[in-house]
Amino acid sequence: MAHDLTIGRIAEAAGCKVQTVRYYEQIGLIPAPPRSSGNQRVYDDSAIHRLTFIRHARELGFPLQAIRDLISLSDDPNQPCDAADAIAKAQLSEVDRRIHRLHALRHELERMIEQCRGGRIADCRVLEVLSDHSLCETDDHSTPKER
Amino acid sequence: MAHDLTIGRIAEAAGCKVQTVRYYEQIGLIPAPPRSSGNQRVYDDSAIHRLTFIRHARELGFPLQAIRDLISLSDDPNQPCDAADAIAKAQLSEVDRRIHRLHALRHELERMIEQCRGGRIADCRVLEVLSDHSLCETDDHSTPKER
DNA sequence: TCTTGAACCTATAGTTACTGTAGACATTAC
DNA sequence: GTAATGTCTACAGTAACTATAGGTTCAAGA
Repeated sequence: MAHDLTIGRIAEAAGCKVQTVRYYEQIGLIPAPPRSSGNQRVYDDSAIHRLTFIRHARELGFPLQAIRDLISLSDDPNQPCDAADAIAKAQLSEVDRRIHRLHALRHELERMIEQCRGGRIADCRVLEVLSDHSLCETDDHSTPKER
Repeated sequence: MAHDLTIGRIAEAAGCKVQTVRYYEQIGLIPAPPRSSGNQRVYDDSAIHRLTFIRHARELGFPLQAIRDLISLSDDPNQPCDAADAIAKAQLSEVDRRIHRLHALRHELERMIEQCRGGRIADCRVLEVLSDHSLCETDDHSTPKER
């Protein structure tokens, strides 16, 4: 009987939109909660926990399918955790690639901003830099699939 | 004169799918090229250049709208480059936020993978870590809108 | 107590940035 | 010359939301 958690409350707690919560319910990522007499969803704290888990994983780039897998693993905690481990490892190398590329971009963005100061487009390197292939060669070419 | 660049060639050169190129043409991000006698698109090197530009910007997280803006700026190089500068700056802070978060995640993923070795889900911290709010507090709470 | 405004409900359509499929025509390689 | 591969259009599908319409419920103030 904590406090009555409405969908708005848990959405706010997890930092997402109300519709997103309903969407997650619809696709079976969170269980359908009981309803009040007036047909409104009533949650408990575990819902916040799960929703926060999902939002964190999402913000960090896990696709919903990976999250779904992790959740189903956590619902059955007697398995060996090779599967969770594999998901985490795959995610780690993806994260490394992103960090690498983002650092390269950061560098270029700073350079651009410096050089732009007061100039004209013609003198500005923003656009060149983005056409520059050197950004690629530092990194994978094997995985054109990104995000 | 150059070589006849088919859509397949430029897609390959830029590291994207053929359909993606047609899609960019359809939404007006790249100009419609001339056609061969058999109605197939024939490109020149500038198309590779523009397409590469777009792909780089996309891979680095620029939304198509920002790219569209940058392109239209570059087509008119006598303007002051405040606008390109503003786009770059906005992107920079976004990039910083992402890098920050990804580093936090990287750390946690490594910890998870360590702790997982040979264990069971019940002893594994992958799932806890992803529910952990401490990842948030290091970073923005003001911009729930992400990617 | 009544009322009004915010929050909730369902259902459906729209968004971004692609990706895939079908069925037909073109090109290239043997 | 024919078979494989590439390209064409048009349209449907995907992920992960986000917005809208039209209605109901709830909480707070007059």
